[in-house]
Amino acid sequence: MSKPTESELEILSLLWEMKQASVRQVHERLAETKDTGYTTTLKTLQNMHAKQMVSRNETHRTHIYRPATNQKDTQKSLLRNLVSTAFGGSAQKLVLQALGEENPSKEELDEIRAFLDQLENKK
Amino acid sequence: MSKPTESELEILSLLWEMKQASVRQVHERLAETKDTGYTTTLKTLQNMHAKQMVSRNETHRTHIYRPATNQKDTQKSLLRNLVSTAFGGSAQKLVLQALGEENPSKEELDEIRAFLDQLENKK
DNA sequence: AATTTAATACGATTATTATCGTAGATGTTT
DNA sequence: AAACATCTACGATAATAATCGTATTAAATT
Repeated sequence: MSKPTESELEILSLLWEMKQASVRQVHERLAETKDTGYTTTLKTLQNMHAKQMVSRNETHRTHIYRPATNQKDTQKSLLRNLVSTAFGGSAQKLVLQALGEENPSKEELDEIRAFLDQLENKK
Repeated sequence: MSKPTESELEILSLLWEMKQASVRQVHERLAETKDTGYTTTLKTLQNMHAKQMVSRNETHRTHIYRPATNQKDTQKSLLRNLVSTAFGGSAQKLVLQALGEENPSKEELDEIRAFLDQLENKK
């Protein structure tokens, strides 16, 4: 499972959210935030397909793409990479930094606390 | 402040840790984990200098490099980028995912709890 | 059925990143 | 002082990523 490039990740994220979509649908979402041509989106999806990063249904003329890589696994490997390259290997530092940034609501804080308790009980 | 490339980030991380170092010193550390030539490390540091990502002392023949970008700020922007591209904009999800990965010690858990409390009190 | 619209395929080009070799200068050792 | 080692500078190349134009085919519209 190869690491997605920046552009690929943008598209992959959309697909995770949309579950499945045509090139046109992906492109329309992408174009909301990025100035880019249709064929560029198409080509990127084709590349992703070649890398088996997405699957597609070709029974109709308009191909329908789906993510082939699990979101969690991809997130995990990206996080691992970031931790090792930017946080000196300390996931703890990343967590604290992210929390400091996020300005979480009371509910979110409680959710994290619950998760911490759960982690502790596992031991 | 431009986003460091993968290679640049590896070197930048070393510099954050070493505070300051010659090309040779950086290279030796880098070569522990990566098979790469000396001049490649040199060139990358020169590029980083051109981008003002590092500063250097040129008074002696052997230049001494220092990080010019703050570690926190760089981490912040990398995190922000990862959150938006891979976590659908939810820092909360990133935090939970990172926690799940990390298998933190009791001490680390407590540290996070303390930080959560502190965040809450700020409100 | 002719025209227009909308899709894929695919090559070409450009931009960016990574890697390295070589030249020349400056120290160091013998 | 000659030989050797160790720097930096810098251009060249290779590898990777991003973007787009054009051709062709299929569907929809008139």
